[in-house]
Amino acid sequence: MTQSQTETTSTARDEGRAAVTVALANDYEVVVQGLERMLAPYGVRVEVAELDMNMPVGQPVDVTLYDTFSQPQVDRDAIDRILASPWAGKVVVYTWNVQAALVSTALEKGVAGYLSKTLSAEELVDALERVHRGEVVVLTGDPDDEPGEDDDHEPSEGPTAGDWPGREQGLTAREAEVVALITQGLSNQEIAERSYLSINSVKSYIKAAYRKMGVDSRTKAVLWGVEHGLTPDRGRRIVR
Amino acid sequence: MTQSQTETTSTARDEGRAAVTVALANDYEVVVQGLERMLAPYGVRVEVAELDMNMPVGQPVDVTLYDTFSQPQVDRDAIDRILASPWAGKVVVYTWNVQAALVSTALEKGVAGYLSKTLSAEELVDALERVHRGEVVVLTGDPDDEPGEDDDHEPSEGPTAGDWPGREQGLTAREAEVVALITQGLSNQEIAERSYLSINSVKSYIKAAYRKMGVDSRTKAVLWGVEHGLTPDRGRRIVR
DNA sequence: CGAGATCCCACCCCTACAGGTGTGGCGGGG
DNA sequence: CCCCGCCACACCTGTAGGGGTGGGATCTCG
Repeated sequence: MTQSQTETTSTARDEGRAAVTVALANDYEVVVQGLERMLAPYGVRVEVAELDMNMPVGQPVDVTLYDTFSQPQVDRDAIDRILASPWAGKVVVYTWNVQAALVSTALEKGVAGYLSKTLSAEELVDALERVHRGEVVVLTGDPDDEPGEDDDHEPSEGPTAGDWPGREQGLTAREAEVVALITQGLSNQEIAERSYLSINSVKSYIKAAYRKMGVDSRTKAVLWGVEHGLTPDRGRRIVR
Repeated sequence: MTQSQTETTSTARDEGRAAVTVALANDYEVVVQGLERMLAPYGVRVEVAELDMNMPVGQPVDVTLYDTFSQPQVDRDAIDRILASPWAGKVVVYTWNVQAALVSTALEKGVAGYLSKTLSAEELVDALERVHRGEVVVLTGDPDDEPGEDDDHEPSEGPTAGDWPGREQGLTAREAEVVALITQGLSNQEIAERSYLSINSVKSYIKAAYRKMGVDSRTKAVLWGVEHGLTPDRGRRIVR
């Protein structure tokens, strides 16, 4: 009943407006597939056109959603390449790393949206639509975000969790990200820099992850990562 | 001309005697294939029946040749399992590790041949035939081996080198073995114990290998190993 | 023949990096 | 309240790795 009401409401609100076409970008198939599943219930508003793993956008889309799981943050040039693509449309960053410095770097580079992974799926869809309409949207999950704007924060519908490799094996998102970066060959210090964590935090995550993985050395962790999909994928899946 | 003379000689000597059937055992396909190629010119004397990677012998053979590249030595129980197989026939060890302690352990366990990898292909074939005839053969490459026996040490024919993963990339056999053990997740100390080298030798090999591989950390070395076939294989190839 | 290269093997000194043990704070949810 | 996830810290030990050295055996070439 509530479900059908939601559909009706959405349809009424978006009457005569085409769905936003979105490309999903991240190096791990599990991640982009998790995003796809998250957005699926909102198909009339947001249409996933393709999933890009380690590949540039392959067709013109309205928005490219860049998930930063185990990826360079916006202070590195990966985002520049997406921004430079004539097909990527508006570029939106979807991330745990909501530090102000990263936000401002992103905006300076021309990123049109900087969204925290704490958003619900509906909030994410709202934001994508707003970006498509020409707004610059920053939602870091901070209650002070967008002061004086849109206070109807009723409980949102839809899951808040995407997916990530290692999840089935019990790793939290952050643990998995750290393990993925290990599996990419990075040292602890490099991981700290890449993920905007302190070296101590990295070590803590490693410790916790190793316990769950049942390994006691980095070498074994890399092998575990290779076997459990923690190595980056490469490819493109055209949905539309 | 010399070639045809050799053939004629071999045929005359082995008249009326079937070829020795041999299973080749090692965890790396490249290694057992290298052995297969090494023995191929001697097909009328030694017939390779199957290649076993991480698998028990699958059919009755006269001799099983166990190559110790990146494998447990005879002081571990891997050899016990081969010896216990009703199909393995006589078990021969082919190795760089010719320490007296290992030789005596092997013989105590019932190994019928302990052969150094410095032997030529022809010497290897000779040894396999002798084992098949019921002899216990130890050839460590020491000039004092088998005193007073068979002094016609004319230059042997056939290559002395088998094959190993990483060879194409410029790694020596020992370097490759150490890298393979790293890629199996072993620590330096564990590698030293497994390969009967000092910890210092292990480090030296690692240093030299890393230079050739273009890596500077164990993590990257493992990834290199995974990409270049240094992870153990699994399977059986029936030739006969 | 001697020199040089290569491989196997070993060693030393030192620094860098990884990892174990333990601690604590904050926010959210049950 | 407890639990979990995210985040951070301190202290300490263990492991890894860089630079350098040298010996023995074998092979190739001048």
